Amino acid sequence: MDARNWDQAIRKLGKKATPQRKAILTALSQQDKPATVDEIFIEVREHQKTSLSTVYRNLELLFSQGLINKQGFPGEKARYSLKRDTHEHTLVCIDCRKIVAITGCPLESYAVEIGLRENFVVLDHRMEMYGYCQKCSQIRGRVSD
Amino acid sequence: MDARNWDQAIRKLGKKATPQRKAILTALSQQDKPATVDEIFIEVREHQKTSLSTVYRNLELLFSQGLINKQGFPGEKARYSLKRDTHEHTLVCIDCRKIVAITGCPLESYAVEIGLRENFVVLDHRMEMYGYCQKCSQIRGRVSD
DNA sequence: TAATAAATGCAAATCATTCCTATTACTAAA
DNA sequence: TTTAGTAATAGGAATGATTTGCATTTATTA
Ligand SMILES: [Mn+2]
Ligand SMILES: [Mn+2]
Ligand SMILES: [Zn+2]
Ligand SMILES: [Zn+2]
Repeated sequence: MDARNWDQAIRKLGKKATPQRKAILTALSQQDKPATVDEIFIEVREHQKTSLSTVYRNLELLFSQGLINKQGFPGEKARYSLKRDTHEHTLVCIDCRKIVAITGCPLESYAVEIGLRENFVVLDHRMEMYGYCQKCSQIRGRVSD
Repeated sequence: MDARNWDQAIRKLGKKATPQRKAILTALSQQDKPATVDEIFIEVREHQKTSLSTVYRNLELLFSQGLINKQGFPGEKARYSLKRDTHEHTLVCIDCRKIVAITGCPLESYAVEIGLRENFVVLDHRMEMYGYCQKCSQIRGRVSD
């Protein structure tokens, strides 16, 4: 999705293409990793007058419309990122919170299969894996316990 | 882990085996799916005087000590479950919210594979599929575009 | 340009979770 | 068994992210 097309993308949802919305999408497109609401707010505010609640409202809107991802651990701030062409799964380090995107979906054929078996029209799915990144697993070593 | 052994399990952590802690583990062992803190609180309170903060503190303790799982997407309440050998995936109807448990995990070998490929120690994962249950897909028919 | 519904900004409200502190009760030692 | 010492609890207040209500502004469409 190209920056010049945010206007169109928003209208396609049947929503108004406000400068705030376009700025939010632009800010997201500049992030190289999922960002918190206040990080996004700070970036947007540099280019466009806005309020924190507007950022919250629109991130939630864009998420519910499927344009962006929302992820994070319970009790932690949510993180948002632009949805790239393919849907994305992640590996998350439970120590340092590093996130690694998994390329390729291991569930495509399974989604069809389980849909047939359980009489469900499966439209989407969500999957994340948790563990330790290389660095954190080295730091911990076999120390703990 | 057997219910009668909670006492020992807690002591093994170097912690005091209080009735509250034992009751929390018992409550978790009775849940068939990950439960929120207040669900656990309500159950525990039926058998043992306790406070919400005690439940919070101990769930966090048990989680950090590796006896239980903690999961949940941001914005949702955290959910805790006893660590068991198997875990569970679900199909969720986005219309009526019906939930169907999927038996069997389609990601077991993939978890190992991706861990090796990405240098991650993969410990756990979460996966849910979304769509329409049979009833709701019939009601909607092919209406939605 | 005018009509109108949608969106914004700001403040106040919510809600899960954490923190504080006086009191209680496990535990290990005597 | 009693006791001292310390960890844990109860309950209430505090916190911090997210949400909501409402008056005002703005994008859209004709
Ligand atoms: Mn910038
Ligand atoms: Mn019960
Ligand atoms: Zn890490
Ligand atoms: Zn349904």
